[in-house]
Amino acid sequence: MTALAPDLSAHLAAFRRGAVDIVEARELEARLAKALSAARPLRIKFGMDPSSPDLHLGHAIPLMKLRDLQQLGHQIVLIVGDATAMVGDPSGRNKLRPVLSREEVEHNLLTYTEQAGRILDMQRTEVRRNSEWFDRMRFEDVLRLCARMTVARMLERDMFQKRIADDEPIGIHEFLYPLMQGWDSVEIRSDVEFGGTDQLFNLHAGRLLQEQASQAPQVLVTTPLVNGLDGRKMSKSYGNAVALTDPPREMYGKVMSLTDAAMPTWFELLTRLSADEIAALLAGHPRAAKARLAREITRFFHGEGAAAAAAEAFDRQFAKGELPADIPDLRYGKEWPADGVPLAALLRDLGLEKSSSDARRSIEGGGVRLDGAVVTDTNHRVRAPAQPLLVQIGKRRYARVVG
RNA sequence: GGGCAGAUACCCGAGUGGCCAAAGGGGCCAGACUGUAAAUCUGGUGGCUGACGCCUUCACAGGUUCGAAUCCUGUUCUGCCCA
Repeated sequence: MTALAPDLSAHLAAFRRGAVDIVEARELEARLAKALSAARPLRIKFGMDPSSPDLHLGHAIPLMKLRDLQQLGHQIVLIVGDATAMVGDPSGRNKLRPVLSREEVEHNLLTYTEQAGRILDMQRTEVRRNSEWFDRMRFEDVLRLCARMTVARMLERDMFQKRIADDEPIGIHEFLYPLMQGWDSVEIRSDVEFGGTDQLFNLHAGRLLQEQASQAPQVLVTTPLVNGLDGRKMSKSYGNAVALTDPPREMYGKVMSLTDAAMPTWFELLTRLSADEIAALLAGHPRAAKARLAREITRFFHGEGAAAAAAEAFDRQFAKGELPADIPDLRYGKEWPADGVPLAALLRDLGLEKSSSDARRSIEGGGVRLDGAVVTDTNHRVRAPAQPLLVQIGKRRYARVVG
């Protein structure tokens, strides 16, 4: 166990950076002071939903804060919501999630902890599954838990209000979700819980239940829901997310396509540059600032070498308009007919387009180039190439057909 | 338990017997302009086909009709009201 850093203000700063809200800030200070004098690290809880295996930068925000705190000596407790996931958490507004099997949860748990390990030191992180206690509960215990919350309070939530207004369904089991999350806090005796701003209610449930269990109520720290590349909430299903597992080039490129308005937030939350450095960057040309942002983020996940290479490749391809350095070779899997293959069919068969109709649309839209020349005839016959044939679709898809 | 309303393509949503592969918007793809930014403009957006065209879609299963997303019956799901 690492000793707690002695400087109270360092702890406070780490808690505050990028936090939207701290409930209650005074409680936090008091607890920190106590923790420091007793040399007892705070137990900081963070919940993960094992229903989606891939983490993106939205998840990285709280994880990076947790990392800072971990380095200051605090104990991170990662809660795996396997019990909640087995119930099927429908909090995505109007869609019931498919109920996950044990195997899926186990699998997601592995990928999640692996990916979280790119940010946190998992050796020093306590990972707990909430099935540990929920599987032990009897119906009687569940009822007791339910009795601690009122319907009126539950319905105050914006999300429910909105659903009621929209005549959308609300399942009774959804009322259980915050109670379960809150009970997790009781079980692990958390001092602080982190969550996105959308989690505020669930976080409060922890305070409520802890008080009733005669524990000091946990401090709540909310972090912003970072928007995706297009300004909407970052979500894999919107296709606007930067995954932690994205390779360096892709990660760099995605950040470069970020909307300017999001830069200040991203700098603050996803880099550890100082406020002064950030202000200076933002005062300059937005493109330069964004390049730095992309560089910082890529470096964090992939290291300096990969980040530098990604930046170089990006500039070559997009700033200078040159071809990317490493274009994948593709082989047409079938026998080449003597009179060639229609272009649309070729693109589909190479896996560059998902259907020949799609390919046709790209071609007709003027987005397809062969050896640099735009081809708009969908039936253009491509013969077995003697030299590798350069295929370009749009700005991003490149391939060399080698035979 | 009773009454009423609804289920449309990735999302929202129009369509109430043929002109519907289905308006419009969002998203997405491609093009112009750029800083792979924003804003704007243009085209496209079920599948197959060189093409004429063919095939599959409007919750599910049947039925009426020359013809159904549209009418009828049943089923499932959802909301509202009453009890």
